[in-house]
Amino acid sequence: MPTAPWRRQMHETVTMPAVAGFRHIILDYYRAHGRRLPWRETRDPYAILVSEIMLQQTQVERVREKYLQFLAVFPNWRELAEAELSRVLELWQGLGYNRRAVSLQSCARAVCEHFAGTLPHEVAQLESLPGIGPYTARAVATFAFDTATPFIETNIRSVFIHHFFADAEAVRDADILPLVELTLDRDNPRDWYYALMDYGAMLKRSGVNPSRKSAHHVRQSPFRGSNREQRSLILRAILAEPGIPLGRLEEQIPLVGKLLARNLEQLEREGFIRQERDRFWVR
DNA sequence: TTCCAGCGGA
DNA sequence: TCCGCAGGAA
Repeated sequence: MPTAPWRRQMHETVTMPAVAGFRHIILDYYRAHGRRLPWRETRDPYAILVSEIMLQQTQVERVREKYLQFLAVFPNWRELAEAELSRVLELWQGLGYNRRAVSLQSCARAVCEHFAGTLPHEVAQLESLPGIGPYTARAVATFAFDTATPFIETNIRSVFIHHFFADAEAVRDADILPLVELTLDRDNPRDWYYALMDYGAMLKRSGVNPSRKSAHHVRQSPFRGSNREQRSLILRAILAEPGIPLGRLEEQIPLVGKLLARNLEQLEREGFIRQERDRFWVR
């Protein structure tokens, strides 16, 4: 088989020996330092999806414990689908991005109602479910169903930028994806992706985050004093006192009244809460 | 300060 | 393509 050159940038190529060398580096590291994580010990699509939703923009170490607690309370699609949202959100407190909890429950309901309690294997069908986007659909297809399909998340992005785009800047995912596809282990995609992610996590710990050279990299605005912080306070106040009247929210939430009203409307539209007269409940 | 196994709406 | 979304740890 000839060493087919792959276009990387206008003038650069990646040869098959280079692919083999890259794989060795990643797998050697994985054999020596691969992480043992609870969601890697299961093939249950439900448990794997729960982990992937929790891991969206949330560090592994913070998910570990929450993942086990969540599965202990909601062990399967049905239990989650039939739960009170307030119970789900209470368990979610501390993970952040509460919308993920709402959409995870919507997803469980959709799986029960439209897929007879079985998570579909097809990426396109997975992506049609609430809270499942391009990354999560392919990650679940890989980790639950052994599908070999290229995808990128922040650790993987770091690995490919570090290894193949050392001298580049503003690297686009569209330029990385062909390399992910080229180097993909089609016989064992699950372990290959675990290895990539562990290597990427190591790179971030050991130096400057290679993903800063991504064209898509954006710095986050501060949390303190943000609308996100205020939303979290509103939600926590309603969880603590179901049926809380507007007046008490106005006392508790350090917000200009108009912002409070806007956030309450928004939270209702997003399916977090409901209003009756001037009182508020989690939906 | 930085950013985390991203998603959804505009 | 851009922006908002939680909260915590280093």
